[in-house]
Amino acid sequence: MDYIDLAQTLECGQCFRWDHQPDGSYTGIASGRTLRVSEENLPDIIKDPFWNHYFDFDLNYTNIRAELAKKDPVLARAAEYAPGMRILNQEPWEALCSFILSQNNNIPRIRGLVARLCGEFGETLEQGGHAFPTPETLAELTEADLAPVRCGFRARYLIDAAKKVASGEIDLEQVRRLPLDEARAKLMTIVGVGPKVADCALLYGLHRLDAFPMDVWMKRAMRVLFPGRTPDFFGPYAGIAQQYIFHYSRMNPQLFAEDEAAS
DNA sequence: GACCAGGTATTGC
DNA sequence: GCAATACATGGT
Repeated sequence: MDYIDLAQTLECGQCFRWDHQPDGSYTGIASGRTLRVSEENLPDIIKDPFWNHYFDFDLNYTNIRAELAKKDPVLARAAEYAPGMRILNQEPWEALCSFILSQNNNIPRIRGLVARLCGEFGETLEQGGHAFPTPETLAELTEADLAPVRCGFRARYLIDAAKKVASGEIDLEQVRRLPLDEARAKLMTIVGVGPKVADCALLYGLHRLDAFPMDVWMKRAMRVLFPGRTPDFFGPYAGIAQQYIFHYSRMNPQLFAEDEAAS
């Protein structure tokens, strides 16, 4: 059976609500469900249809890696660096908000912002912890209400996103089915959502595997590792290729030492 | 204290 | 169009 590596999947920068426990397991919350997952209990976990889908067991990554590997030897190396990485099926609204909060920010702090947002405004769960707050809840808030989250200038972006989603002006499930450029354009009507955040919401929230978020790491990786290439070179699974390349680049910054000096 | 962080909006040419 | 700059906050 096609497998998953939890560390590669949960710590590759696509999600912000999973905590690595001392015993090696991960605890997290998705769609209001809490979970403790480890390599040991994973076979049981994925018998549950919700988690099976969440961890993307509908898709055969072995085949996709093989297809991507044929396109370029460097991509093949990046894919083999994290062969157990998968693109989660996160809640679309949560992914959108998470990546709005990600801008001009670092991953540890993004995790803190998301945790405080949930703690302050998310429904308290019976099993402990908090769900991600709904768009309806956030739409009622002011920037001052969001002060405890300490997300700075991103507060008004979050509120604008909440208003557009809660009102139905943006229907994320409808966006999921649009052609890629139309989907991006729709998301970019939200204040504070540019091309990169839109692509992250599409790839990580709406499971649009053709979306290819271009952050500073990816721009550098494309320049150095794939000169002359554009995202469409990677084909319909460009988003998965992006995630292999992103992770590979972050784990191997020495690849770009010369490029840094040059630029 | 400067500099940076999975960017974006705004401004000026 | 495209380059420069501000933007809140916290860590190094």
